[in-house]
Amino acid sequence: MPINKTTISDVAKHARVSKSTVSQFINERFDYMREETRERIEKAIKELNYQPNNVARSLKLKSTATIGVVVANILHSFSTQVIRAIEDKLNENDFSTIICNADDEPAKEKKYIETLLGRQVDGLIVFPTSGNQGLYKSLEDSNFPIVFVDRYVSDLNVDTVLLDNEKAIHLAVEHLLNNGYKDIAILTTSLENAVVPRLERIQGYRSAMERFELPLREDYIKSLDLSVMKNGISKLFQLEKPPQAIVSGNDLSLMEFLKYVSEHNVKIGADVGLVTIDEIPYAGIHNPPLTTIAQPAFEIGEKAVELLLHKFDSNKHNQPKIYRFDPSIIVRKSSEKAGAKL
Amino acid sequence: MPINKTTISDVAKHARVSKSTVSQFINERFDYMREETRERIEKAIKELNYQPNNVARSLKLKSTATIGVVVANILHSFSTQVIRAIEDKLNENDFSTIICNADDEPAKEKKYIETLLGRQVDGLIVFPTSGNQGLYKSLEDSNFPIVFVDRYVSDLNVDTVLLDNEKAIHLAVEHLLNNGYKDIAILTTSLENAVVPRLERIQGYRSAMERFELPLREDYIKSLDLSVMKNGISKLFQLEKPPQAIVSGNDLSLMEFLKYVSEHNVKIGADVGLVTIDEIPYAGIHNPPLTTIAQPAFEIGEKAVELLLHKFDSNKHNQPKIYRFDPSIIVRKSSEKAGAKL
DNA sequence: CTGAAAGCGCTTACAG
DNA sequence: CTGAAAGCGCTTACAG
Repeated sequence: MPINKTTISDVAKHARVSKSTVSQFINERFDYMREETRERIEKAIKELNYQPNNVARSLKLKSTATIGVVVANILHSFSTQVIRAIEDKLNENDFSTIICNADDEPAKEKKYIETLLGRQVDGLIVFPTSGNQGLYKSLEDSNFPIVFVDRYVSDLNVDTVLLDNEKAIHLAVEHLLNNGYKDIAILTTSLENAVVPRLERIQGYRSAMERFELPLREDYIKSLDLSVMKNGISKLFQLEKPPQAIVSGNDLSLMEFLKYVSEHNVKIGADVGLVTIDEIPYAGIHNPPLTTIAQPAFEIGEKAVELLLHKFDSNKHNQPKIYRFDPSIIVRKSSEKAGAKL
Repeated sequence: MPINKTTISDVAKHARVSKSTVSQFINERFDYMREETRERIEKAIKELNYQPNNVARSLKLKSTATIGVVVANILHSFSTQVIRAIEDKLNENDFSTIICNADDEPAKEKKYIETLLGRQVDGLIVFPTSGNQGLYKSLEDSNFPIVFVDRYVSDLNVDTVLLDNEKAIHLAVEHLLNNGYKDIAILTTSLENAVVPRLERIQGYRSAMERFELPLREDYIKSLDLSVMKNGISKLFQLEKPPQAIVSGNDLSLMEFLKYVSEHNVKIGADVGLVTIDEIPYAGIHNPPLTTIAQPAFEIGEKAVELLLHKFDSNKHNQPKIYRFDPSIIVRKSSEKAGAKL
């Protein structure tokens, strides 16, 4: 029982013109339409409360004006922010968006991508899990419009938009050093699935140690599954020489760290400096406020849409590239030894 | 350039059967199909990497297996949680979801609903703004499947799922009283658009004052636009008799309150007790941890989907109702005078 | 300036 | 057990 079963034929009859002419009207091709005809059609549409059926239109035009977005894990606040930007930008361009959350499971991701293709989306923006090389490859081969976000997939030639992760870690380490913290550890979620940002952030940590001429201690690199992370943090602080500061690789590792700190009465800032990647919503109101390395989520989302829409534009087919965006640091109290006064 | 331009005709030719038979296969109607035919079709589908075009299917079947969700304001964490539940539940039932955010603007809401109808969604779940009575009414009249969430619309006969807001405030007030706070104020976002939960929460505050035999002070009721809220909070604390505790009506008012508190060095718990409606993600890691009144977001979303899907089921057309869900309190340190020790 | 006709890719009653 | 045909609601080249 749809709200409106009026079709273009009804309107045509009511206005005493042909379907073709009504279609011209709907698509605003008034070039050759008599004023009087136009008015009649307008009136008929109003009277019948007609609304065109977009499914029929899509079938004929072979375009749904819909983009599928498949996000590896929507729990990261960064993902949410990028998605908002993507939606806004797509909306501006009269595209609808269908969001799917793969929950970090390649099988789910695959199912979603196939469903979206079945629904004839015009393009895909994917935060890829790392488990569907074959599918990505076939999308690339068939020249289907696709853009990756947050993670690239090696051996693939697809437009990708992501953070300069190495720079992000260097920013964090440099800032902590400048604030008097020397022994710096990194904490991030599991590397099991070879997720690009995590890998690059660990790599960035290593190169930062070298660049700033600090000893590289493997026991300062904690890349753990969420379920065992608190335990790992515990071990970190039981080391003979516990770290003076922590770089948290993302919001999930941050959450675990904050829980640990709260339970063990550790004072962030005074006892241990903290910088975390990603500007989370509560960074400013946390006590003490958290120094973050912000990703330009809005720009990243916008760029992804831009790259995708570009593919629909005629023949200008650029060579796919990886686009790196610069992080920025938002300095608050958590990285200040005298900061946590509250 | 879709990934796969193979159609049912191609498969039919390849398998040397008719389109009808392929269609039977796709829809798993094997009743009268010879084993051998089935195998031939299966093979053809694999070889051609055929994927059915759902747009064509939808046109024929007059059903898109898609539900539109229009949320008044996605910035409320409660909305996000409910939406996740809705998506999960719909997914289980093989429906896709299209989410739209009305940004509290009735005009946007209207545009989205119309777009969704044009895209032939099978039903709508709406967190209604309060500005489209006419549209809601016409949806109701045309018997289009729709469920409201979080807010009801008066004079309308539509299934609605929402919190027992009065109970929520009573829980908060009672808890604060039990913990020794006497003068309790309520802080919430603007009532300008007559948004149901806010109205009911203010109303709940009034009835709580009566129930617990407390004097009702109008200057303890702060219902303000976000842009002037901090100022309003300031005024609250400059009163001759400032409140000892605050009930925050939602996560946005909470944010403003926490900012104020942080800037003015007020100690939550010791100086002013706090209970906030909605279980926000950082409640547990805030310093001090925040006592919240949780909405059963998951159940609310699930119920909304259930009610909607029920409408597709044959003839069992129940009379539309309002379903109220019970809040629960999650006690943490922000409502404890001796709590904020950290 | 407007209409008749074909076709987008499916599904489904019906005939055989 | 399988196929031919009609039709879902649009759009568009083409004819007039």
